[in-house]
Amino acid sequence: MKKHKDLLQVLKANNMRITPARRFLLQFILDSKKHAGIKTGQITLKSITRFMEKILPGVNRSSIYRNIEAFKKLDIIQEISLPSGSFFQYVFDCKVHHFYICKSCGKASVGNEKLFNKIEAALKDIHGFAKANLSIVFYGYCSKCGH
Amino acid sequence: MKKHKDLLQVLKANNMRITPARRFLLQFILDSKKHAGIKTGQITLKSITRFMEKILPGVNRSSIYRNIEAFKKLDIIQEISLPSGSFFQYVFDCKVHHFYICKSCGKASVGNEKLFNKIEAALKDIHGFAKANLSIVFYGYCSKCGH
DNA sequence: AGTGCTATTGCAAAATGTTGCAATAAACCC
DNA sequence: GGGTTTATTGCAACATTTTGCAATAGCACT
Ligand SMILES: [Mn+2]
Ligand SMILES: [Mn+2]
Ligand SMILES: [Zn+2]
Ligand SMILES: [Zn+2]
Repeated sequence: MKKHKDLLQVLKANNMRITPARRFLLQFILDSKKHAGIKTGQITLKSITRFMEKILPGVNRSSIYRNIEAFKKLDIIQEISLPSGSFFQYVFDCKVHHFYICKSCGKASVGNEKLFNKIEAALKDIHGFAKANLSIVFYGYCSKCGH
Repeated sequence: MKKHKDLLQVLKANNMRITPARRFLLQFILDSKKHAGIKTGQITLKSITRFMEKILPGVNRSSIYRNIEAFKKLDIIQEISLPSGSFFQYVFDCKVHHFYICKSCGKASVGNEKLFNKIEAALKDIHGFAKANLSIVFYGYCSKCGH
């Protein structure tokens, strides 16, 4: 798990300036597990905006959006998109993510870890996909709704 | 592959009225493979809007959005969401979808069918996920960008 | 065909995202 | 600290999406 300082270095290494908005956004991302009301590792745009407007009153919405995009490009966070909306994850968590979304009832559940590891290995073999930070989203029908 | 008539029955069975906007939207979904400029089975919001405004001049945008949502709920179409945007698929196509999204370069590619079938089988065993209309999105690093 | 019920639409306002540009301020050198 | 460079911000205009509500129209029943 990287520290705040390390991430600031990532910015510098990419010719990006360290502004208050970016400091706080990094802090929020790193602390996201501690915040109440946020599912482990899942950062929503709403939660970011709430935090930023509180800690930096008057911050412009476009700056928030642009910094989120910038952090995505730097691979500090990744965006996971689901039909119900999207959220962000801190990439250096190195936590694998593996969702099942039922197309009928919409229920999202976390997958079986053993199966995930198998798929991960097969993916690397066949497609050359690197193992780190792989995320998978399955869309199907759960046993309750299944055809 | 269902026909237009069958889908109208789906609407009726769900206490929904058959309006011109819905007729045409259904038609567009069923015909989407024939339309030029649309990748097989991938219907975008833009393509829907273009079609609807042409065939039903003056149709309100909110009606288009609401009917798309309604058809999703009826499971006539499904929305596939990627960080770069989302698109819709006609569910009764029963075509499986299987994407690789590189988190670094953003490239999306279609997966190996054999591997997909294996995963599909395993998913059914372990999670009770039904085989029909399964879609998978993998987020990782391609061999070019991989760590 | 006419009537009643209510799902659907259009409309207007609000909310949410995006973009070009000029003012600002972070970073670096002296 | 003062001066220079230019990445970043705020702002305003625009585009897209969502929402409440009143008018409309699909449909069932006579
Ligand atoms: Mn949506
Ligand atoms: Mn976006
Ligand atoms: Zn379900
Ligand atoms: Zn790549």
